[in-house]
Amino acid sequence: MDIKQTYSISELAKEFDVTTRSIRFYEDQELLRPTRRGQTRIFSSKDRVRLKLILRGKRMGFSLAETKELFDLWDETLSGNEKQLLKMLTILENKRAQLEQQKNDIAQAEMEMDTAEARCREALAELQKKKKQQAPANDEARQTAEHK
Amino acid sequence: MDIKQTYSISELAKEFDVTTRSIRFYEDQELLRPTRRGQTRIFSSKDRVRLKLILRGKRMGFSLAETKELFDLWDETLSGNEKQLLKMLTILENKRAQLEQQKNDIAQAEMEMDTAEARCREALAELQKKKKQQAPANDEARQTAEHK
DNA sequence: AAACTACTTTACGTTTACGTAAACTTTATC
DNA sequence: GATAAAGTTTACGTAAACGTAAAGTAGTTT
Repeated sequence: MDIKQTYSISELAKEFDVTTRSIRFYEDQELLRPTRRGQTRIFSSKDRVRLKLILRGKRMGFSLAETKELFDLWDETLSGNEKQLLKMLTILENKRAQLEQQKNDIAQAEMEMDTAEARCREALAELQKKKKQQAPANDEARQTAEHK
Repeated sequence: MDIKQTYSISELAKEFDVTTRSIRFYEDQELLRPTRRGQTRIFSSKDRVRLKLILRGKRMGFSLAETKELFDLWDETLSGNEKQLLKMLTILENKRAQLEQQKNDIAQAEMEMDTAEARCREALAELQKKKKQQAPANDEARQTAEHK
């Protein structure tokens, strides 16, 4: 077997760089459902996947409530009737639209960063030019000073 | 002139589908800097651009504080010395890395949605098959009913 | 002039996503 | 068997991003 079957709370915390507090909070909000040995939580690899999804959701701007909704819906869907399945399909459509929006946003942001960077470099070039005019003999000294 | 030079708070609120409360809050947090005629706020087209950026930032999971930081930094940069310019360049690098991460996240999400959708469709096909076995003569009626 | 509409400030309330502290139990280690 | 290390519950605190109510002003329509 390549992957472990169970995980402790601190293992997961370390792997995904979150606090144990966060993980317990996610359980409290019913996004994770670890079993117990005594009091101690035992996380399955399914929980591990879910944690990964939670964090990705966060990076994509999803709230925990939204993520939970998706989890619940998917659970229902698996054991689901036709209505559930169709509902899931329309929800998937909506999410796809959201992703498209995000891709557009990112593309826009990238373009603006391109022009921002260009302006920065122009301004830097301007400064360099002025410096050279002021002290044209001091070229080497300046360049090494910049690299410290 | 194609674009208006100034905007009222409700104009912007309507255009971008946010509440006036939000806009005032953004001003309070110093992300927008409308001028005044008496008490009434007058927003410039620069403010309008900023509002657009704020909202895009939100969709991309940025906090208002992060966005404000970028605004401030950019303002400093424009009138900036060399140090500011270099700082901005490294920050741009970081943001690019963030965007890469987001693109990866989106690509992953899209793949998972593909498999999720496929499973849904399989499950649906299964259900259809069972239905046919139960009532094989009722085919036409079912298909039209589905399209309502 | 009265009423309506859009705008304003002040200020308290709410939700989300945890942080942090306190006090306790269980498990591993020397 | 003491002690540290990791885990637990309970509970109060907090920052962010507004919502919402109250009460007032400024212009404009009837």
